[in-house]
Amino acid sequence: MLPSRRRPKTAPSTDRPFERVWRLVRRIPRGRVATYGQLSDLVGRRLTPIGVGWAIRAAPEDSLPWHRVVNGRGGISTDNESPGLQRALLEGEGVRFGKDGRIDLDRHGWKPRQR
DNA sequence: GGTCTGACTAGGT
DNA sequence: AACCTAGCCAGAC
Repeated sequence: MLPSRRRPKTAPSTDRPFERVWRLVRRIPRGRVATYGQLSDLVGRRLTPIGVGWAIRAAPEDSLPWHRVVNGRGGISTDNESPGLQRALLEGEGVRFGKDGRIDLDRHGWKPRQR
């Protein structure tokens, strides 16, 4: 790590936390889901889980499979924005929801192979 | 530059 | 199981 005094003020865009989150989200395969906390860990906690949500919302529309990101209990956190949409998109990929409206993360959770 | 804001989470009651 | 709370931190203004 460079001493902070010598680090460029603006990191290259590929290293910015938002970009890192976006790249990760694009790696989530169809029919699998990741959680905000998991993505936060994967970016080295440079964003908190709530920051991850913000990063995803800030992405250009239709640039990410944003619907594959759910909260840590397998629940949908976007129903204030677009009620029912995320669940419908996931069901369209074969993701099953329990009676409680939650996804079984053991069954559908994304387990990145590397990085 | 300080302040505010979340598509969250873990831990407590 | 259903609340409550503090903590988290990059970006917007």
